Amino acid sequence: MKKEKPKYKQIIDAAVVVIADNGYHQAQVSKIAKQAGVADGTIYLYFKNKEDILISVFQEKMSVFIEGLQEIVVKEAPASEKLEFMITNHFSVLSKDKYLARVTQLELRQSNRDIRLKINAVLKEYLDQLDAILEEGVQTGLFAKDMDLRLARQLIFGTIDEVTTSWVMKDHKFDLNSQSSKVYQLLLNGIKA
Amino acid sequence: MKKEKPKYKQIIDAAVVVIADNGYHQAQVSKIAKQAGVADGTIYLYFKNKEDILISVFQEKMSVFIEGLQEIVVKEAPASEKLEFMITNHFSVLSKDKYLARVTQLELRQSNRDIRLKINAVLKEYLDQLDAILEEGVQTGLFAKDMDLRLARQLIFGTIDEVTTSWVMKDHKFDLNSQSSKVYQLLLNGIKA
Amino acid sequence: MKKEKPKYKQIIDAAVVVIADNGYHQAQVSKIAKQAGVADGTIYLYFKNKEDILISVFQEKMSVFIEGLQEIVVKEAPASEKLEFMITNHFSVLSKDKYLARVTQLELRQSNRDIRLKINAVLKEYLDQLDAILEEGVQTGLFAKDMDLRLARQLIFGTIDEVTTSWVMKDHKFDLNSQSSKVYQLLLNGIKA
Amino acid sequence: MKKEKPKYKQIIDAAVVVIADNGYHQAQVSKIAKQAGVADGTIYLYFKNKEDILISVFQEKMSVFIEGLQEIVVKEAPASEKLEFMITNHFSVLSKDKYLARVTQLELRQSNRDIRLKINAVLKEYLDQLDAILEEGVQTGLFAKDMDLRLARQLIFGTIDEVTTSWVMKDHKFDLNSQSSKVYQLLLNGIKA
DNA sequence: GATGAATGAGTGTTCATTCAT
DNA sequence: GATGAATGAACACTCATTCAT
Repeated sequence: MKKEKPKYKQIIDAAVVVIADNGYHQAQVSKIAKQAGVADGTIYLYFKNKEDILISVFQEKMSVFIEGLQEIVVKEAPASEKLEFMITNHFSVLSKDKYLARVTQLELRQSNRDIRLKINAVLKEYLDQLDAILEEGVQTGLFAKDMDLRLARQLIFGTIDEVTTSWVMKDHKFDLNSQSSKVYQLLLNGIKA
Repeated sequence: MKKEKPKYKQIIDAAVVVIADNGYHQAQVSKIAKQAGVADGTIYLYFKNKEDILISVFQEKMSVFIEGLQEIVVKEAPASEKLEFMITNHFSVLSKDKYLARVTQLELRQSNRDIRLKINAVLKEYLDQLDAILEEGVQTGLFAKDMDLRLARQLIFGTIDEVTTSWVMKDHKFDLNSQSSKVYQLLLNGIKA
Repeated sequence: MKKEKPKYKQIIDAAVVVIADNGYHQAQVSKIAKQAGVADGTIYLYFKNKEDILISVFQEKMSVFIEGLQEIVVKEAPASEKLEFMITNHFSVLSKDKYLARVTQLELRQSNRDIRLKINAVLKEYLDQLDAILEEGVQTGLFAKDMDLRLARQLIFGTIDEVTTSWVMKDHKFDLNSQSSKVYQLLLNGIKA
Repeated sequence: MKKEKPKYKQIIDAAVVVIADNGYHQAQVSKIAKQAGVADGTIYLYFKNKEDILISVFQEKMSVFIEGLQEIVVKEAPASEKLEFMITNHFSVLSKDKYLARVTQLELRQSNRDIRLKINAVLKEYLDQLDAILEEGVQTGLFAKDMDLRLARQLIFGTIDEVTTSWVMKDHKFDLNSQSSKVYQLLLNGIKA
């Protein structure tokens, strides 16, 4: 399996650094190869093309969120608490890796339609977990039972995303972690029973 | 004044169509010129360079939102109602011009840092109006007085943006206008006193 | 006759200024028109094309040299003295008009082969006068009778041209007029009987 | 070292041919690549940009002159003889490579200011060698001791350049090599003690 | 005669990808 | 597996010239 070979991860990590440092449009394959300490051609032994690198970066890095969220979902806890954990987890992961935050919030969004569609497919896994929490909350009577699930999802994800993007664009001028309880309150108000 | 000449608007409109149809990265100046029915060189009588076209597209089109919002802000009405009007207005404008919706929600976000910074400057005007509504709501006791203004703004804009983007990405499979009252309720719940 | 109309000279003079200030490759027709205070299209009522402007500039301005030299040639004076006058005249004319000097010594030489061929045709008139002096000098026994006429011409013109070009390239750091007697001595030594 | 790779020289030589055949302004990078038998992009593995090609052409080709002259300067011989060798060498090199002659005497002079400044820097090396000969001649009493060094240099270089340029412009209608002794005599007369 | 808006051909350079070694 | 030299398609922008007014 290619994904377990050391050079695979080496190239993924190099891509994150190069994109964060140079921006999406200045992240040439040759720069990534150099950063990874391999030859340009070697990249193509591990990835089909440049698009494949970018999508893989997203997949690999998103898995941290998704796994974090999965742990939360299976916990024994009220849905509202799971929602709070989710927000805290999201902000916490991005706070710790500012390179990653820049790459996912700003740079990868400059990619073309094809890549974005594939990125969205990855995101869907994350959103599905969120849906699970919301459904549970409705069933346990914690969240409004006439709540529009899709809209609630968009409320929560849109807000989290906007807060994070603002934080990145303003060069981390405020502390992201300290926002989570306030964000949770706002969102919970919106959807609670 | 160049902006009042017919060819200026002709080119702006052509750019929207070309970007919507081909995507940001495939919107060559020559395609825009052809769509506008002018020679390539004519573009440069009205715009400094390609970047200038893209920023102008955003400015010209955003002005519809901003003016619509401005009218709402100065109205004699409770802040909560203004908020509702704002959401309705936002969804209504984009519903009517699906080309524009695609361009602002998806394509222009692929632009490089410089262009995005200028686009953000235009967006700021919009967000400032939103802030005015929120401040008014806090003062009149309609919105929670301990509300974090920035967070409330991110809640509202993030949600609206996410709903709209989803609508565009899902090829307008749901009716955007019919979402506004539900979105309003969710958001109001979040911030009301 | 077009050449006597005021706008003709106006455009020629504008061209000299624009070329001297901006360099040959930055001397666009529109700049010349602006400097001349006429519309772009007006240029084409007086000149066939851009090439025609440049050649006309050279012709008009060279005529000062050629007329000055003609006066010298028909004088009653020994050929050696005529040679001295010629050098003095050449340096004096260019010293007085540094714009012209830059244009003829540096800028017009960047033109393409076609233009340069036509410029050379104008130069030929000048060189023919020089030949007349040289022939006279040989016949009157002042210059070596076995002198190669073409070579002598190249010696004299090449030296004058090199001195002038150096003077322009070094931003007139030395006084050109004060060189003439020394240059005359060097050249006379080369060709005298 | 890039300069020693075969493609480097291949491209330089191709540039000389293309410029000689098509003229400076019609020497596109793609033509040079085609003539060199490489892809357009390959040019940029060996040269920073087009300007770099042109300057390198001049540098590489001038080095033949400069090395030839250097050998002459260090010889055990009277300064007057060195001067003669220099002229003979100059004419001989250009006689042998008529492409090169056209390129250095006519085409490269059409380049813009930046390129010409860099070309002049290369020429300076050549003129410095000439100065060395002249100084030696003055010290050994062969050349006039009150001679103006700069003027003497301009006399010699201006004459050689004019003779060569005429020869190129007249399509090599006379034999350049056979001019050298006559040119030497004329110049020596000018500066001898 | 005079205008100036409109035209559109032409080109240096980048960079993802390949493939012989 | 690993390399990196070579490839070549693609595109924004300029500016001499025209021509309807």
